[in-house]
Amino acid sequence: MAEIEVRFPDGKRRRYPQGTPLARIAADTGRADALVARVDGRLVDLAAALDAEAAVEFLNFEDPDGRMVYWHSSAHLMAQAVKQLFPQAQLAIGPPIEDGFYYDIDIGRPFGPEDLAQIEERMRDLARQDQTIERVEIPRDEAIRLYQEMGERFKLELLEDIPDARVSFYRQDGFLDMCRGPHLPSTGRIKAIKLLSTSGAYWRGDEHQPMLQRIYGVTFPEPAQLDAYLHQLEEAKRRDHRRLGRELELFAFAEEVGQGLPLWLPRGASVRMTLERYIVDLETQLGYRHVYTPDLADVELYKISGHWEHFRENMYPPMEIDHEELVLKPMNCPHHIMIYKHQQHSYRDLPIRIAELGRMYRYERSGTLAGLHRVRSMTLNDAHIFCRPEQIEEEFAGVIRLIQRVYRDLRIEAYRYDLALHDPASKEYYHHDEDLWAMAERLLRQVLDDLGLAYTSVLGGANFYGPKLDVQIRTATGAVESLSTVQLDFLLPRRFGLEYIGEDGKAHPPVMIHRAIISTMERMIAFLIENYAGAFPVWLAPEQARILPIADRHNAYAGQVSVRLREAGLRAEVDASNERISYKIRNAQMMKVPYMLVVGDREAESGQVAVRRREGGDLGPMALDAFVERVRQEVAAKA
RNA sequence: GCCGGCGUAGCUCAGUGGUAGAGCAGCGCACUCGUAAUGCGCAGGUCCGGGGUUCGAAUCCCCGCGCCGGCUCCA
Repeated sequence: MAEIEVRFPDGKRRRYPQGTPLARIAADTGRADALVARVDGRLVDLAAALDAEAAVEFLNFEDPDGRMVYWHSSAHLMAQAVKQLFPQAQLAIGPPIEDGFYYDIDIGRPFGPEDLAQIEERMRDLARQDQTIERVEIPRDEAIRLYQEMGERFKLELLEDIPDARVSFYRQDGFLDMCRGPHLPSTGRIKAIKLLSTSGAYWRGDEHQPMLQRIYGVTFPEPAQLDAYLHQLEEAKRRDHRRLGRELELFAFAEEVGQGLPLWLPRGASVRMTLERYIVDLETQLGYRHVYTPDLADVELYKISGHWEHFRENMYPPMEIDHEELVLKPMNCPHHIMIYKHQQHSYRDLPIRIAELGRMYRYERSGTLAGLHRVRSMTLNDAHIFCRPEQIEEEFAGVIRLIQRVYRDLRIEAYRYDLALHDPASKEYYHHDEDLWAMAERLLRQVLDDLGLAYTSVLGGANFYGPKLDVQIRTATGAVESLSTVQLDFLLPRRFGLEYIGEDGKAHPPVMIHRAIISTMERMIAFLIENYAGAFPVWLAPEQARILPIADRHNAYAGQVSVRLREAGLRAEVDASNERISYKIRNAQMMKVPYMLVVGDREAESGQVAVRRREGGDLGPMALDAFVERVRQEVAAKA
């Protein structure tokens, strides 16, 4: 029999008879941990035979692709368990996701917690049986017949979209599921199983389609990994800004005020104000000019802009009074446009950068509201740059540099750039000037490439008026949200008939760049709370120092210290409660105050403070001026 | 908005048909204390709201509101 050469990632080569199963090669090379193989870059079942020479790599659970296969097979295992327990169940799709897997299933009623426990138990049984998972390929029409017999309507719909003459299935015991694969060699590989939650999920994500039941789960090769994962989930909950927001007295919601309408408590308002001053100062340095505009506008304004057509479902309905139809402002751009339009502009004036901490109201569906991350009343760090076409690249690049500067200052490290492009197939949403789209999108790519920015392209993510670059972050609960955004717009200036007088003495439409750096104050602060786990750096901390008198007789001196600190521009408070020093320290630590200043007889006599740092503990006594200087330097460095 | 879960004191939670409880927080008193919880006492509740079943409802049923996890959508 012919021999073939197999190349491994470490550069080694071995020869095997043609047709040797990959599983044997894995065993032969001491890779008992292999879950799946990558053959010439393609993922393949271990059961598959190797027919030609190839580069072969074995993937275990540590490999992201290996893990996906593991969770994909886990989804099948869950479906198998569900099918055994509920034979009438109709299966839809069951993919692996970033942290586990889910399967969308219709059993004609919702799953309850007891169902989950039962399914989980059955999964363990099936895994213990260590059933072989095998791939079967059958002709498409046979697959259709099979699913017709089984009454699997969702699988039949999926089949409609598969043009191939043969489709692959995977079988374990009596359970058969249409699937591209690859999969684990057997169910026994799945050791630690946890079903996490159920929820409704529309078939194909479309709310006009039937609602299926989605079960989320996660599995691991080692029970300890599952424990670690569950522990990590608990830790994430501790960081959740909704929890910290309450504990640290930053913000609150009240039923009487309304859903999604946050109340900023003094401490949260302090953080917000610091951040607002910071960004406004920075923008002023960069040539932005700040404005104020009203929260209400005639709906006509949004009819001109096109928002009424495209964004109406997110707007509060008009209030009619005195022959005007007023809506709550969902966007600041039309107002800024009107400010531009108020005067005539020469090409020499451009770019004009109009900025505002603009309060907006958007109707978000009740089910989507989430703490400060998604609210109905929000303040956007908004600005609109009006420029000449040849200034786009420079202005766009300037905005990106500003984003990078701000993220460095705020110590934001985990984020991703998404370049959101229009989808030419979706005609009804986007404006129809394809040349303009092509130009705008080419320009953006150019700027990003020049800056050497790594980004992901998202087809269909653009606004109706133009493409955009979004900065995506992850919340403590794992949701992905947009923070900063930069958007290119050729459309609105035309709709509003904006112009500038060019060198040629003729009128030309300017180009608009919409941008938000800090995002909304709500979302950014939600993110920062989670980013810092509530422990704000000194420059942002609502309370920078807490003065802790040892005994009642030191309260007067503590008061003097606090006055001097405040005069020096620090945010400081005195804990004059009738408590012991350890207790006061404990409270200050729990409120995550960066500096604690202990004052007793020694300090009062010498005019000093005993400094304790939130991280690092006791720093010893220090002259008050020295402490002020220390904090000032930290604030300046945003350390 | 849709599906599921949850809603008891400011917070965390116990209480599954017989008249509501703990810890922490709050207030008072004593101790006057040196780097993550001093002790004692007091007060605090339309048990989310409304309706129903029952001799009797925090507990069972119905409707509504809010929150949480998803679906969908955006900063």
